[in-house]
Amino acid sequence: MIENSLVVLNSLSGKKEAFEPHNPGYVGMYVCGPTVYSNVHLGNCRTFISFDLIYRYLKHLGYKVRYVRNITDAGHLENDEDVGEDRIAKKARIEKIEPMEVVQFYTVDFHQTLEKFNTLPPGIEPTATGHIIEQIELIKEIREAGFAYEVNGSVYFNVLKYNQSHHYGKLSGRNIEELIHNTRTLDGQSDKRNPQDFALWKKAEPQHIMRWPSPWSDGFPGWHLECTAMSTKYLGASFDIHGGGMDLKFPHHECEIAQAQAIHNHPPVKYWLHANMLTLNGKKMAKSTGNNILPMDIFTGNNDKFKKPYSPQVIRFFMLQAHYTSILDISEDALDASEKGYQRLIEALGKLAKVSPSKKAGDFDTDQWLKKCYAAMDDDFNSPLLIAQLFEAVKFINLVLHKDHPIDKSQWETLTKMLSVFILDVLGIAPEEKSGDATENTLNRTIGLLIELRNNARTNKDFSTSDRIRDQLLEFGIQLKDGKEGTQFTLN
RNA sequence: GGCAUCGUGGCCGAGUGGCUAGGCAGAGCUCUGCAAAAGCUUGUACAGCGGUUCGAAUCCGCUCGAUGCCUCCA
Repeated sequence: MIENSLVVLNSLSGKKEAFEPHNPGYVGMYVCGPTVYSNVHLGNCRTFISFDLIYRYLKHLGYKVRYVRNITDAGHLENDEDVGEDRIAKKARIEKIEPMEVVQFYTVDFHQTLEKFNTLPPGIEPTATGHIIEQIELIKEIREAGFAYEVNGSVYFNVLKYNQSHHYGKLSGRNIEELIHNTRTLDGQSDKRNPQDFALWKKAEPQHIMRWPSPWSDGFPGWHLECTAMSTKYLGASFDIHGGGMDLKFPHHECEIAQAQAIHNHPPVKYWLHANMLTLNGKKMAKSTGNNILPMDIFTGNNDKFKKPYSPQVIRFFMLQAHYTSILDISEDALDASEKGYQRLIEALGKLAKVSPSKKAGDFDTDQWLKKCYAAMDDDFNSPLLIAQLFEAVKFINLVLHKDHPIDKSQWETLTKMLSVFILDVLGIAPEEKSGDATENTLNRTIGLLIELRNNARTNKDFSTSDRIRDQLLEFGIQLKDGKEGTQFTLN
């Protein structure tokens, strides 16, 4: 049994609730993963970084966490359930490649990007196409329960019927009358009995490549179904945490609840957690308006939004400086501030190692500090509050180092251990690894400066200085070569 | 238009009835050959208008604005 006072904001109730998993010591967590039809975008990354923080903290508390995050590689339609094209199939058509090539390409991109952000991989990362059989079985069960109907080889979930015995909309705070009132009429002829109904299985049009056999038709599963199929398979009919972006609340998560409830007659999830949106320069990110940026383009600086590149660690730190349930706006000023703060924090880690403890205790209550750190994270994973606490420790370390404030062994040991635990393990912020390019660039500029100083010395006939620069550099393995084009150097 | 969430000082961002959040930027000082780093001091903010209360950034109402969903998006 794990002792803690963790509370989480449950979207289902809109309130903070004490976190008590079904099985003491064990947590089942499902997070909606990406649809791999294009490069993962930055807002998407924020969601996964948020749940990475949650995953890391639960593990830190000692829970054995089974973390499942899916890859949507089929069934996610572009527009309305009935008339839209499958996103992956569309991309494949445009690029003139196989759908599974699209899937493979963007799955790799997704993994590479998240790895740069230092997110831990989930324990299980299932794909929709790998669970067609499970989804077909699920549809059968929903039909047997009487909540689905078949029309022309497609199967739809009967929302109106479901709503007679359950509340469709309880997660997103809607009611069916509102939904009916606000649903726009479909232009195309639909097989649905009601516009609110959603597809469980869609019959494939002749040109549709992504298709599987089923009792109803050659076709493909509905988007909402895959999450129910995979979460049920790996976490059971009743699990602890379901996460995703705020925008998935409706209809996606609402439909998941309906599907599972229809079969099992109990809610599938105890705690629904939703990560909030990321905006860019105060506006929502959208490819259509150009107010959009790819993670890789931030890392390289190859973009028209920011003047300079920012590292994945700085972006991660920036995101963790806001609470995951708040809207966060990314801008150059904000990133510059985070970059400096990040450096101050990381440098403190290294500084502490150089400090030697004295017998006298310094004016810093480590026990109290530790309590505040845990209190911050226990309050719905309040990483900005934790970071504020970490800076209190940074301030103390700087006082010890520069102002000769005392620090005793116990303080030193607690800070050394726990700072590293919170920064590296819980927040998942890694010290910057300098890329080869950056190192080389720095070296070039440094030697360039020495060459300039040497040439100045030669002009002033200060040959003892110029020779010293040349000979010392040679000793370090750097040979200067004077030529018509100026001075070049080689590294031996 | 409907529903939801939110609106905090120059920028970012915690805080939910009375008590310093924190980071970045700015100003002054200490240290320093100069600078950097570090430390100290400094800002008295809570969209607007009403209301509840002894007391509100924090609760209630309205207005305005932002974002999300309702129609593809985490």
